[in-house]
Amino acid sequence: MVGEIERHDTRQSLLEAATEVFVEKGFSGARVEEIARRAKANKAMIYYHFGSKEKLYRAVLLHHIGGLHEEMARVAENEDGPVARLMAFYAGLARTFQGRPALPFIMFREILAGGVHMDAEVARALKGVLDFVAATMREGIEQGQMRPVDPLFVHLSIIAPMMLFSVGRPFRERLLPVAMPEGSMPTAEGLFAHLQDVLARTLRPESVRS
Amino acid sequence: MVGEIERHDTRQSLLEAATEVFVEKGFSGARVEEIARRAKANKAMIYYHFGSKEKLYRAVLLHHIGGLHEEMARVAENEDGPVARLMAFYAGLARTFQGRPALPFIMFREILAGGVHMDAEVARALKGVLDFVAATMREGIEQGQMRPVDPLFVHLSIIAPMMLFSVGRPFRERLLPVAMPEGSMPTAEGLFAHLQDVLARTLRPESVRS
Amino acid sequence: MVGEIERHDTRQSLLEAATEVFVEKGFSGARVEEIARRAKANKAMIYYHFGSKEKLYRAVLLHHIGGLHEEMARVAENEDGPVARLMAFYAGLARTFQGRPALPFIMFREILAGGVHMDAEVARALKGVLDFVAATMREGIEQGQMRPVDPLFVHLSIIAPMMLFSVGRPFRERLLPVAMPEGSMPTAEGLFAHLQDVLARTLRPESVRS
Amino acid sequence: MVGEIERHDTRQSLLEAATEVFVEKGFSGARVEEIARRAKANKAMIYYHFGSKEKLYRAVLLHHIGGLHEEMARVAENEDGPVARLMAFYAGLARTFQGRPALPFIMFREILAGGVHMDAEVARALKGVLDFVAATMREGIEQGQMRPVDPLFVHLSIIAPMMLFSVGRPFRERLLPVAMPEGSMPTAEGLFAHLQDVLARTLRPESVRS
DNA sequence: CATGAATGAGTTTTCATTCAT
DNA sequence: GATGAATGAAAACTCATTCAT
Repeated sequence: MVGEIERHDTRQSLLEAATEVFVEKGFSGARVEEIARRAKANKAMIYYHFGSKEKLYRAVLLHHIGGLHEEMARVAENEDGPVARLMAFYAGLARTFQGRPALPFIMFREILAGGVHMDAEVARALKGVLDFVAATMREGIEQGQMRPVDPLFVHLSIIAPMMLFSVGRPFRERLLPVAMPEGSMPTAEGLFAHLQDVLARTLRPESVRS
Repeated sequence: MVGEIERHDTRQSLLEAATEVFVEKGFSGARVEEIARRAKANKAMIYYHFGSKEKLYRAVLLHHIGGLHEEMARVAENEDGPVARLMAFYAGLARTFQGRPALPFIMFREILAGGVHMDAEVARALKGVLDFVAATMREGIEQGQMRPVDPLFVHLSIIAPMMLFSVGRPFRERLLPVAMPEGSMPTAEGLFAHLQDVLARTLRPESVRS
Repeated sequence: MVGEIERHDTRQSLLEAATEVFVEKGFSGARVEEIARRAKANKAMIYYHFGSKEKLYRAVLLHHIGGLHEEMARVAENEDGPVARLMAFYAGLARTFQGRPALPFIMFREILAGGVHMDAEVARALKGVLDFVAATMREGIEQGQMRPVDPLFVHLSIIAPMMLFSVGRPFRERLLPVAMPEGSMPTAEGLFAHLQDVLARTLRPESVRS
Repeated sequence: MVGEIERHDTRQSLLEAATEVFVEKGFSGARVEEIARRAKANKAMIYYHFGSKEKLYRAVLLHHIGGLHEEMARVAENEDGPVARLMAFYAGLARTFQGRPALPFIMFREILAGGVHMDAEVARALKGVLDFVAATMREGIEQGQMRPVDPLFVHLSIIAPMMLFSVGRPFRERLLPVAMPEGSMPTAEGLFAHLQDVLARTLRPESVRS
């Protein structure tokens, strides 16, 4: 999805600029003219290459969410056992968020908009993520390696903090400078370690203790 | 903050209509004309009472976030011990999110926008929330009733899933009908119970086990 | 016209504030709301007392231009001879401009607008001024004390510089500080002395020399 | 400044239409929509080419006042002696006012507004005019060909009547038809001849008489 | 493919005026 | 008389989209 051989052509620049602007301003806040300007392209090129502002937005969506779950599942597939697989899956997701910071913004904005811009392909990709978690947990629970907890809740417990942390950087930098002056700025890695710990504690079967 | 004796009818209706529309469409997606229509008021009244679309938005922000942490802290204050106090605090927050579903939308939108619309007053209210958590945890840790974990991470682990769940309803309803047709639609209460459990496991001092 | 016993009532304050604002901004640039604010009165009072923005403007016009030429003519009437009478007339005008700086602004604005706001009464007042000059000059010419020159031109030669100088103060103060830093800021008195001199030279019959 | 080879049709038409409308109605009385209509252009073109109503107004100012004093000075430069040069200068100005009747309107309006719309460039152009007069008079006085009088006063004595006469046409036509029915409608040429005479009398050194 | 200009339907904002009390 | 709120029509300005070259 991202790793294509990027000839730095107009279409590509537009996609990148559009990602930036949509991330910063959202769909209705974004201005076609600004996207063109940032891409150093002519406004009309957007219509030539994508047809409309909306289609450009969908292209950005697809570009970022498109192959997501295949990528994640591939990362996890050769781990041993459901617990390790789940951990690896989320580790992959964490890495993806690090490497592509636009992703959580785009997903949040889409969620807030109620998913109105998502076409079948993107929806399928997202559902794939949840399905993977659900399937892996079913397996883990059956094998007695996980407590039976709702996979959606588990997923939310991991993914929501990660995304919010990632997306909240500008917000924190603007509003918390006074809040935490001792310097120990929290990091995404720190958060993920914490979440891994929480996940382990959440899934650990009680029986183990007795 | 919300429940005041409402006498200024128009102003109040505008604030309510604005909340609705900003929640549904975001700042730039919202139409001043629609807000007026829903409030059954004249468009110009928005300018008479608030000055501009932007100032109206800020008024909405203040209206919803303004007294938030005092409200929460009050709820928690007569609980016994830091752990119970923290639980009560988040329970209060959960209840607030239930009773005022606009709140998480508004907060998310603001976070995504990098907090550009927040004035000092609103920022202070938000910081108050974090400060309460940090102070309570410091106490709990000192008294040996909590493991030493980063309060921001703890806070994120609770609040992010709650908010995302709440905000994600339209999204889920649009995209997951196929995903979970077996009926067991997850509820906010279910999620909060799960998070409480997770929080307990997260904070429980290790020493207990030995 | 101005010298009524001024009970500082609302109507009066409105008239004064209106004069100020119309002078500064012109008719269409003036805001009813600003006039009310400066008069420390309620906007609706303008409609109660004057009926409309336009009628308020006309009231201002009448208030300032209304009795003008009677005032001037009275000043001049007991001078001896047409030349002295003309001089006295313009001296009176100069004094009026000094004492009521709004007047030249209002007249200029009205001239620029083509006189669209002038009703019969105001028009008559203005015509009275010209008539006085013409009559006086006719007399002076007949008596051989003045050269035969067009009274409109004479009038323009005196009144235009005076008015422009008066009206131009804000303009000069904004744009000429660099132009004349040597301090010798020109004064209205200086200008009038100059114009008197010019007028004398203009009217002086040639025959005198031979 | 005006006579360039006009290729940018729309921009140019807008400038011309704007001149007309601003002259007739003033800045706040002018309607963007009317300007567009007269220019047979789309309203949005004003914003495309100029950015705002105010910037359009400034463009009009610059367009008309911009190169003014260079133009005048050029006209005067090959006259012989300061007196002739000054006369030629004002004759040029008189011709300019005839040929571009919008100019005195625009200048008056700007003066009344206190010069708030003038940017450095336009201000410099205006100052250039005064500087030329002052320099020429300094020379004339030194050479004993002129009486020592304040150049600002001299300038006002010429320019104010000319401008007021020019600007006052609609006013006169509306209000003086009763005043001077004998037909001898005064002309700009007549006025200028009168002013030239006045100027000569004003500047003529006294010594000549003895 | 690329560009600068153009378009039309909005969208926000303003403002004189009126109303209820 | 006086006030704060309300109104409707218009004004300035915006923006996605299209066009001619």
